[in-house]
Amino acid sequence: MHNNFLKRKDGIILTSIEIIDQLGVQGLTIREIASRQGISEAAIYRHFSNKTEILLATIDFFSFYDTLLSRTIKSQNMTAREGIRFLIQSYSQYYENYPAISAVAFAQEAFLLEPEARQKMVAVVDNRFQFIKKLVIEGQNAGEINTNISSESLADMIFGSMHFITLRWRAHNYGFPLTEHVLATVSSLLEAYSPPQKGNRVVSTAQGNDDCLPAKTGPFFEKEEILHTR
Amino acid sequence: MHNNFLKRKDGIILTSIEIIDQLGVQGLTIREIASRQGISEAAIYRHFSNKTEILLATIDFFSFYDTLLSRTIKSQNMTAREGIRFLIQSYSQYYENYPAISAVAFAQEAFLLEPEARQKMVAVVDNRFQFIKKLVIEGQNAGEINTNISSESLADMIFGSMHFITLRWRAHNYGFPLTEHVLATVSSLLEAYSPPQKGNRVVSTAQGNDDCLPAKTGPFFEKEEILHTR
Amino acid sequence: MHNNFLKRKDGIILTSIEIIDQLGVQGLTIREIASRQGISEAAIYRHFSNKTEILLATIDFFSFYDTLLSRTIKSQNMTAREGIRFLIQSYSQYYENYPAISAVAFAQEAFLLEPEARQKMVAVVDNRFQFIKKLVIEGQNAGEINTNISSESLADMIFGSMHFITLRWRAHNYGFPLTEHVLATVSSLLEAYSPPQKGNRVVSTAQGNDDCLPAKTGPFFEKEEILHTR
Amino acid sequence: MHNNFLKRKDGIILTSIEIIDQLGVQGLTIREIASRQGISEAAIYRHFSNKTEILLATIDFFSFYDTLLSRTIKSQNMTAREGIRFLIQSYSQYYENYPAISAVAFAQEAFLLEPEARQKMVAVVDNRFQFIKKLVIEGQNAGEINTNISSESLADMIFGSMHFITLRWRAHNYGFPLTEHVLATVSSLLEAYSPPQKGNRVVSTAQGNDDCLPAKTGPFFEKEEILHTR
DNA sequence: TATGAATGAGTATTCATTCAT
DNA sequence: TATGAATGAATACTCATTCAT
Repeated sequence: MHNNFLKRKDGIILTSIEIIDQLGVQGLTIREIASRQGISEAAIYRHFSNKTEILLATIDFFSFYDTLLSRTIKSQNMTAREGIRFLIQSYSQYYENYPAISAVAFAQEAFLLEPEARQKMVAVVDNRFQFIKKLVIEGQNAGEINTNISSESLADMIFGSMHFITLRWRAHNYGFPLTEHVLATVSSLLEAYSPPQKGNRVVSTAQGNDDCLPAKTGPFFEKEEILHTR
Repeated sequence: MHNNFLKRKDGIILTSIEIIDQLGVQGLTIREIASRQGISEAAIYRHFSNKTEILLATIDFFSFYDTLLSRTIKSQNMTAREGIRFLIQSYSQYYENYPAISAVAFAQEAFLLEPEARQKMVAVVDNRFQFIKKLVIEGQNAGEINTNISSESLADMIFGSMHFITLRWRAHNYGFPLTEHVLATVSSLLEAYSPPQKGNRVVSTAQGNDDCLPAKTGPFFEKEEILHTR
Repeated sequence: MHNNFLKRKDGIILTSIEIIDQLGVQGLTIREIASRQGISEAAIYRHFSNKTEILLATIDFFSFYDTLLSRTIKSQNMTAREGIRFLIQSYSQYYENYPAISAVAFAQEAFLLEPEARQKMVAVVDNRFQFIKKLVIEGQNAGEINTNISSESLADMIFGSMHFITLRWRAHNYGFPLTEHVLATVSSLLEAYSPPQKGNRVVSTAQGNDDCLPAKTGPFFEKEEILHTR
Repeated sequence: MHNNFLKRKDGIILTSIEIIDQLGVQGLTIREIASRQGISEAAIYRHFSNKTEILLATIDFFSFYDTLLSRTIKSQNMTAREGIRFLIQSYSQYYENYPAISAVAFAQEAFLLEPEARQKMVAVVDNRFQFIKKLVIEGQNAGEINTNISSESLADMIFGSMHFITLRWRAHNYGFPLTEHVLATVSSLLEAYSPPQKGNRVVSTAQGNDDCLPAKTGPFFEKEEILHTR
């Protein structure tokens, strides 16, 4: 029973993500959630006291691995460039394995009528951006990344590329391999902004560097396990 | 009279943009438009036969200068790099001069319940993206842009950076000069991906190259005129 | 059309009074009003922006003649005792002619969840009470009323008697002549508290003193006209 | 266990009174009771089979001392006037000691949607009124009370004054000593309606006659005991 | 041309009550 | 004995749209 309760609460969140993916935030109604969960609308309120709580829980779910990812990067002693590639790959694979969740990434502006949710979503995006920027700064300090670009600009390029490729990927109905595209693009960026002395402007094929990732022990695989338990 | 009718129609679109900016697509209701225009809800239907038409007209307004921009680039015989910078600067200035309109750029996912509008918005974004990609290809053919990066990837970087910086600019309440940031970032990108042999043109001060723009004849001044006629 | 609108708005208030009378404040729902008015629930919102507004308008209607009554008493140069009897008779006849409206007088405690309405209702009751108290004081100053009773106590007796008799009248389904009972009781009170020198303790039959009322020109008859136009 | 069960049942009633006092009958919901009792909503149904039963039990609680009071008056061989004063003082002190319970006295009209409860409440009020009326008649027969006033009118004055002063006391947030006010007013009434020949007993200082009350054996002390067992 | 009045379907949320555990 | 989960009907209110005037 207690287990069932957890499942129902989780189920509501997963259903909400599915709806946001298919119908947008506008389509996320209590009626739609209830109908997809096969319960009454009133039953939803046993698990969440209002719709905003569902929205907030959905954003929490969306950003659940963020702390884990940053902790992993630190604990694995990755270089800045490894860290950035790891982050970017993790997000892309997350989306590719669970395409619906990527819809949440673009809901920010749709939350304008739900200030709490909007603020939370803005914070999540900003947090991710700041983390990449921090890695860029570390990379510049460590001599891995060229210093004639502002950390903010490079972070904008990296995050912006990933964000926009994901947007196109969604618009094209997941019609190309997201992780491959994103990783190739970001790898190229990192290569382009590697310091001059180190044989610059040679843009390696992005796939080649995959071995810099902490393969099977990475948080992504943990997440996978959790995601498939539904 | 006839003139007033046209002005009212324009007014409805401008008001819609204002609402999308302030309340999101969810907040765009006939009542809200009517109330801000100081007319009855029924009166809206004199000018648009339904809400979807308003959305489509809003997207049309949002992308009104796209053809003009591409025509200008061609007619002014700009190089690919000049064209890209011109485009990027034009959009950024457009947003900076009329911040509310930038909200439309992020409405794509909010249009999921309005398939026609969504499709149109996707087409607008894809069209802009393809145009940049085309310029990149031309630049690569002309030897202005390095060929060891796929045109798509570079277009993703350019467009993605602009898009994401604009998102951050909105989230931070227009708290930094958008055009400056975007132009600096894109200029850096173009520099980083300039061919090795020619690679000494330093564009780190983004403003410096402004003279490559077709000054007063640019689309922005036209837009300005239109924007002030309301 | 404009006339119709007024009628509908009035109709909603009169219907609300009818519902409060029959089902209590708890039974006053938008659905019930709409159903009795033969229109949709949404149509109600063309005339009142929310339920609280309906409640406030109902209280306004309930207390509409209060100012008129006090003005009449002044302009007709009534003595305090005449004024009190006039007031008491006016209210009683108002209720007797339009029994449903008397329900509003007892709604005060039912408005606890509608603080605005409650406050307004408390103010109306207090205002009526204070007016009677003022008349008592004037009567005491003019030597018409005994001074060995506090004005507040006598006002409590007068208002409380009327209020309670009306409550009993309602509970007994209007099974006795309200005005007659109230007027007899209040007349007796005034007699009992008339100064000693003036032949005290003779409780006249209440009806006998009716001629002290400004017969047909009184506000009650004006009200009657209005009430019957629906 | 069994004791706890009884306490819980009492607790539900006391909580219901508290809610009726604070939120009105409209605010009395199973959820609110359960939440204030710190138990589940379903648990309420262990003690009462539906909400109406709770209302009926609350009215029972409200009128619990009525029989006791009438029995006391008889067994103590009080005169009619003593009896009336005793009654009035008992009710006032009951309310003053336990202000929340006074809310129930005004719930009559709020029970319109609960015919059973309404009927019961009307009966309680009528019963109290009839008892006072009976005492008035006895007083008139015994020559303690003037006979030129109808017993009903005097009962209306007495009960109405108490009722209305209590209403004002509630509206003014218990801002004056209820018993004092009520007793002064009723004493004055009894004095005013004392027979002419005997009419010199001055009762203007209401407190002075307190010794006519059956001090410690009065129902209030019993009530107090019960009230403190929760 | 513009609008007041209307509506049916839908919005989030609350209600008293039931029932398996 | 107590509760978590559920529900159907109701709550106030909003939506885009229509239509007679």
